[in-house]
Amino acid sequence: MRTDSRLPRVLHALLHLEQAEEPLTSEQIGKMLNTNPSLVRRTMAGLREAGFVGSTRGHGGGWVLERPLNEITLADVYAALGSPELFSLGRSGDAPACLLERAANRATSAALDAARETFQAELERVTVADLVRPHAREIREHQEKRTGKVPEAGGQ
Amino acid sequence: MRTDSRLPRVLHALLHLEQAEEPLTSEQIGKMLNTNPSLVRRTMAGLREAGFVGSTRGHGGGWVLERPLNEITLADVYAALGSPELFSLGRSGDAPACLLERAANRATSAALDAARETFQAELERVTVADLVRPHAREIREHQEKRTGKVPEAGGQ
DNA sequence: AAATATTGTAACTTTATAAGTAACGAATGC
DNA sequence: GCATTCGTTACTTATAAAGTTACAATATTT
Repeated sequence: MRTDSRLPRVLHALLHLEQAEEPLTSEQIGKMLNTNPSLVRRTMAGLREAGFVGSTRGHGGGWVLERPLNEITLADVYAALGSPELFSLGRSGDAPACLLERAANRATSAALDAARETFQAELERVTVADLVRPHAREIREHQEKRTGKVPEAGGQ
Repeated sequence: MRTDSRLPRVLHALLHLEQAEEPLTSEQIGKMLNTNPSLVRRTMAGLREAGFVGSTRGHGGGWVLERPLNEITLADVYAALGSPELFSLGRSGDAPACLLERAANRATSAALDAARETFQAELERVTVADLVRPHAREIREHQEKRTGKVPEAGGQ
């Protein structure tokens, strides 16, 4: 299939929404993402259900941010998209009878699971707001290291 | 596309090859992997080029191991397959003009790169022989921790 | 030498899934 | 009423691995 580019795309869209004064239509967002309005509506639907954005119909309608970007982690966005399959690699079968096949699957899964955890942890460490404030992440992590806790969202 | 199952499949095949007294034909391996001989030949070709297995034609021919499994890491096998694409996720474009899109891509790539490193490290830590000797890996790692170095392959 | 077994390789079809596209009803604002 | 915009469904396209078919090349057996 085509490479799944939904995550970077909606991140891109969120960053534009933050800068917008008025609702952006699917048409406008589609131009920013080099795609068409229908796909934008489909892809943004999950973010709406998660409460990160809102949409209104009719004249003057479109998409708006419902929550500040520093309250939304990349992990939140990924989850809102339905946590799409990360890997193009997989095991050979679900519950094979052959012990050797099971051993091969186990090893493959172990490596993939470890990679998935790293991916997830990386997504959790970063808010969408961090993407356009390159120094903000380091500052926040330094804070966490000192206090030993994750600061409340919204504080900056 | 279909999920890429080449890695677990060739691992499975290698484990069977180790147990075999005589060359295994693509036909036989195909039955073990629930696939057909032609696909086996195609998939094993990389392992042959890497010198991990050998193949001979004609009556009595087939596939044999050329190196002991404790000298072959999962990373070696993955590389011999041509290091197939790990992720079904990707960025939205290669070098977009929009700064926000670049930021979105950068963040996506960072998480993927971190995950890929974890995956690669995990593959490097494990030899194919480890798959069927569940305790061997822990023993070897303990050894590495004590001596601070990776033991020569072949020593067990 | 002929028959048989087996790999090597090329060409083609199938499958799965996101992207892309088109269409239209529903809701909203002018 | 009319134009705008989303919500949703249905359909087509693109991509890459799996799966399949076919056959030349090579090796063994008789």
